Amino acid sequence: MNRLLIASLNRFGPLGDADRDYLLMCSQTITPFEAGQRIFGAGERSRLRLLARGLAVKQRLLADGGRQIFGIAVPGDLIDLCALFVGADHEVVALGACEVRAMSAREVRSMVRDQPSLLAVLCRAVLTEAQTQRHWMVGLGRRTAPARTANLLCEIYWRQNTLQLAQDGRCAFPVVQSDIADALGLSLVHTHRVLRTLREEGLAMVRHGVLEIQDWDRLAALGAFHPDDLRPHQDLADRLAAPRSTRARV
Amino acid sequence: MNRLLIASLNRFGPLGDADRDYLLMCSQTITPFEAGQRIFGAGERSRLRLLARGLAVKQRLLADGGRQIFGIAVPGDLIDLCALFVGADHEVVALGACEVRAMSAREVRSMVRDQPSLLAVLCRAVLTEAQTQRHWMVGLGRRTAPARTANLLCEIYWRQNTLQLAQDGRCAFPVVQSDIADALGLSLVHTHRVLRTLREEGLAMVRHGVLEIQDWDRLAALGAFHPDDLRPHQDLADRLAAPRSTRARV
DNA sequence: CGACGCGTTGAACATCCTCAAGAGAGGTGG
DNA sequence: CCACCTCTCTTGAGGATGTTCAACGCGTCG
Repeated sequence: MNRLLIASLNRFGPLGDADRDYLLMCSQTITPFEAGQRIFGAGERSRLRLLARGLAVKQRLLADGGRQIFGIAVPGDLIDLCALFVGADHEVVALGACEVRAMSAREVRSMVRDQPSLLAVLCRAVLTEAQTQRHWMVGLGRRTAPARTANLLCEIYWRQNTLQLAQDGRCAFPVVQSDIADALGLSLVHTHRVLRTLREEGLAMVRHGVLEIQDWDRLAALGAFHPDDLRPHQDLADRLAAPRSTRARV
Repeated sequence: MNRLLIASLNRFGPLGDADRDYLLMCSQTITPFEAGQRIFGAGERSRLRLLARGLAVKQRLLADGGRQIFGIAVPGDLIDLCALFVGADHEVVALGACEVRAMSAREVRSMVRDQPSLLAVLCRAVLTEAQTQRHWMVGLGRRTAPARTANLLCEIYWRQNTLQLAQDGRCAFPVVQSDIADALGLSLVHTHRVLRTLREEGLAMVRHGVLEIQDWDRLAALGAFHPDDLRPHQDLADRLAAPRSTRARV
């Protein structure tokens, strides 16, 4: 069942029939991971791993014992694009229980070499990842802790809501507070205090691995959240053809 | 003279003769820019702009009047890769006097569509850019102001030194202090104080658009600078075939 | 039971920001 | 030539923001 991969790639630009046929012929292994397990490590080569279920973090461990999280993957995300041509420069770890589908490294190499239109789609996916990273850089560099936190919660909710993975203002977010801290560049204690404030103010809460949005409008305003910042890298024509609402239903 | 473009792309993986021939047939316009001029703005399409001379910043202006700088381009860098398939999400501004060489947007589209091996090289370039951004994210999220500053100065010097653009511990760095502040996510005043400290400690100084490194070892230690973090995205085989020293000569 | 992970809180402190103001260099116009 | 800008660098003072250290409660698990 490579249909999920096809649907995922299709977000970055419509695939042709030949591309779909090619993808359907590729192998697909399905691997489950438990919370905290490493899905792949630095240095590994791409197998076009697709997160089919669950959430995962892209992160790097630092020499001083610290950690920086570069992004959070939701179902449908390709998580090892950074390893397309060379070994990955960071690792990906499962947040909750995950399912990852992957092809073989050999097949990826063949695809990249022989299927230009698929290579172009992968290139768009990489560009999208780079764009999302720039979005995070703005948060790390230029926003206060409450704004950063609110923005992250909005991003998590928004992306899962797009995939019909949110209901009644709730979605999965199986993290501990130190995960949020390492994503936002904050200390654990301060992250806790910011989260408590958001909870007390009735904006949102994270508990038992569930994110619950209580006041989307105020949360999005606090975090200066604009969903356009993380839309896939599509042609302008595609965007105009498929307009979307700018506000999540909570 | 597309040789500079050929040399630039060649860093990401050896080009074949056909690729070189193709690039030599592409048009090449040469445009000078003065300090502060915008080289291209958000929304523009890629023309495979190559910074041939001078330095430039990739940046985004924020709604609150702030600014975040995502990276600094040195000669040989492709500066509009983010606009390969869709409009750019940020702008690039000349720091000092610059020279930019570019082909036409039409030619870029043709190249991306019809020259798979060149597309692969561009994809590697995009991956390199994403990797550098992650490196900056670590700085923004997990390093103190002095470490961030020292790391930036090391990066600027190292990259120009690689290109033989540094001499006697000096290289061009035509910025004002607020540029450094917006790159590091610091306030102008605090940036000034950090720079003063680095100067007083005899590590490095920035004056009149020139960066002067006085004690590379201590500066690199303070900034936890590792040149591997910003090496182009090459195959492991290439790396092993061309080992390099890990320390700049100052 | 004890160990461990996680959330929680308080207190003291370091870092960094904002505001305000002045110095110096360079440009422009009278 | 001087007055008057503007831009940048510079410094001080006060305060907001975020960190570190230390501790405790709670639930889970061996």
